Amino acid sequence: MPNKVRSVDGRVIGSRAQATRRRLLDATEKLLEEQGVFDLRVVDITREVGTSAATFYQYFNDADAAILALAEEAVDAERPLVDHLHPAWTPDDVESRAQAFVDAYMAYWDEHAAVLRIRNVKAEEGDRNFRAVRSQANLLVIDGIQAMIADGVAAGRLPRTLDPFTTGAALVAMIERLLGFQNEMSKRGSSRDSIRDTLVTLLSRTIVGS
Amino acid sequence: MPNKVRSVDGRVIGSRAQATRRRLLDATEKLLEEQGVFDLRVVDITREVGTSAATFYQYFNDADAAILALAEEAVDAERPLVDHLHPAWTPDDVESRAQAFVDAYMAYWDEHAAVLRIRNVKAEEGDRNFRAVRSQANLLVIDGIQAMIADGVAAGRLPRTLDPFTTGAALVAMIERLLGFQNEMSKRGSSRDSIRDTLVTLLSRTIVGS
DNA sequence: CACGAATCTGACTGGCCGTCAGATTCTCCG
DNA sequence: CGGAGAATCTGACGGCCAGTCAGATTCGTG
Repeated sequence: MPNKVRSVDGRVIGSRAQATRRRLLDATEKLLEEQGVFDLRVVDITREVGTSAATFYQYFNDADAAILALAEEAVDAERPLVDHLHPAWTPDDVESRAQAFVDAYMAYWDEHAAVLRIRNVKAEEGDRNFRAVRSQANLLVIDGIQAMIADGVAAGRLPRTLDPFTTGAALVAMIERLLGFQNEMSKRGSSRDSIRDTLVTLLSRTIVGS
Repeated sequence: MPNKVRSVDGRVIGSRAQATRRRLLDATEKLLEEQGVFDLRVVDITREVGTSAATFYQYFNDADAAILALAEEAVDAERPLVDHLHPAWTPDDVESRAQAFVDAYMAYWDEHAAVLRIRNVKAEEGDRNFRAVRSQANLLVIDGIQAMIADGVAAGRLPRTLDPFTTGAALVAMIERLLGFQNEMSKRGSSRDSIRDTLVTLLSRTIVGS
């Protein structure tokens, strides 16, 4: 099912090599979490794994390529989130459904924050590959929300000025970005729960109309 | 009024030096816009200005320090935005007021996108200084919105589950992040105008209640 | 166990960072 | 106008990391 994993020179790689590649990816993610992108050194990654830099370059053209691979893996992890989204949300159960979705999203973000953050900057700075992965990931969720908004607009519950696609993007943007604010906000008395509740309320109100 | 500008060794600097420092900052911003953070080299900055790397290090400890200085300048540019925000928005004029605010915000973001983007990543990766500037900037706007929300909650127009501060943060997050999506979204038929209108609608509905 | 294929690595070149001692330019007094 | 001293700039260097390549090591298989 998955395209065979290949080394830089295009060769399909065996199991020993796969394991090495995997360890390099894991080390990359670990270092990204611990120190951020700006201090990421290929030498550090290989030191972590106990191998040489030359080995790294056998599997990735550069550090970016490894990060991109991680970002691609993160897309798969995002897929289950979409199951929460479908036009069947009703005024009666919005709150609980929205809550389930927000919780799942927060968990997903917690899990992959480091990689997702970098994916987003690289995308915004114009890197084609990172743009592609980001679009792919975001569209999964945006499309789900879009359908619900379109439904609400068609039913007259929501104003026509609410463009479904853009609104979907706006909500995703809000959730994504707000999670990045968490640490700073807690200093101002905005707990994680309050963030959760606020997101749920805003989402509910926007999707089913209030 | 402004703290005297100083060189790295703490000396207050004269006008020739000030001019040099300014040129270094301008070059830094230009390169950030053209190539992004990851390709920013101190050597390139100084080449751009036609001076030597050693000169750069007389005014900044490293490239980050220059970016931080730019981020601090951007805070001042954000200040006027706050004038748009005050509890006097009424159901009659929300739309137009929200629109004026969103337009101003979009213009501000267009102007400083490169620097703001980097400020945000560095803040999220835990850099104390960048966190401080970002908080400072965001709180300006968040506080403005917070007051309006609190007003709405007190008047019973808005549900109590809407925490004013967190909601303010959520709205700012949404606006900020969505602007970063612009390029990609346009491929899916979401024009700049549609983004503008959607933001205005969401903002209006959230702030005055619908 | 031997041999070809797969995988790994030592060693090297080139480039950028950050520093420091000394060169250059400015200021201002006599 | 001349020159001393302060302010500002820079050439040159050591150290570290990116990325490459030829050759060493390990694996799988008959």
